[in-house]
Amino acid sequence: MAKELGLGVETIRFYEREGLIKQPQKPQNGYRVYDDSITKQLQFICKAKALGFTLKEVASLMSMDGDCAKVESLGLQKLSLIQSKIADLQRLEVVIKEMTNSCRNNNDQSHCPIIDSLK
Amino acid sequence: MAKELGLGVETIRFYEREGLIKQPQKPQNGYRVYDDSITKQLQFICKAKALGFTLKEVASLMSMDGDCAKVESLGLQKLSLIQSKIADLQRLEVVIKEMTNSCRNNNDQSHCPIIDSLK
DNA sequence: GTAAACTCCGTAGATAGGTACGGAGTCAAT
DNA sequence: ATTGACTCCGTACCTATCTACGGAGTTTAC
Repeated sequence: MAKELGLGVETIRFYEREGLIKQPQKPQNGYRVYDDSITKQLQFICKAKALGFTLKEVASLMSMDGDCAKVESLGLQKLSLIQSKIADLQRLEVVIKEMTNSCRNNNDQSHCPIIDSLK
Repeated sequence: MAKELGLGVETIRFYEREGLIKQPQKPQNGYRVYDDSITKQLQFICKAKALGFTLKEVASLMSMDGDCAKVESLGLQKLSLIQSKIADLQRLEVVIKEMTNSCRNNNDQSHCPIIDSLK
């Protein structure tokens, strides 16, 4: 089951402890047996995680099933977070590009404009 | 000193423990006294951190003083990391935008296209 | 029938970057 | 001289998301 989803066994146990999925029924030998509904929950978690939702948010999403407005608002919130992260990183990109450029044009290898600009 | 830089006292002690700055001289009373060189190191750390370097990388940068080529290569590495993060986030942005749009156009509030698409 | 490979459980450790606590000493002001 | 605010130190704790360990039971393959 773990392999099927590309997760470690420990990871699934962890999700279980965190209440993201319910403990599956365990027959006489004590081993977990996963039914379809848990498999689907795990797939849901994987997909939501890939979209950048935290595990807590995933739990929220799962509990919001049936309230589209709430889900939308969480989505919009995540969207604006993503957009501001993008903006931050783009600003950073410019600065670092400039700095490495000034390194490239530097003749004196023993004296670095990046280090200088940080001082 | 901490306030001057917008850092907590504990944070500075933490940097000291991590070897980012050297322990300042302590006179008879045991209190740290920060000279100019440590102040500058701390400013260096703050600026580098703001550019997205990790503390380990900051330590590297400080030890690379005098080798511009190495610094440049660390900068380029950071640059490509930033660029790939931007690309990832932009892909995510598109997906989440689509999802929230489909929510907005959804009439049945009790049935959410986002949840559906994650299932 | 036995050895390898798997699962169980609870707990501890890793990562990064701090933050908080508690008891003791110290400094500045009144 | 006492109060309040500050520092010292070591250690533990925090967030988030796992990952690893150890000892025991189980299942499977030969």
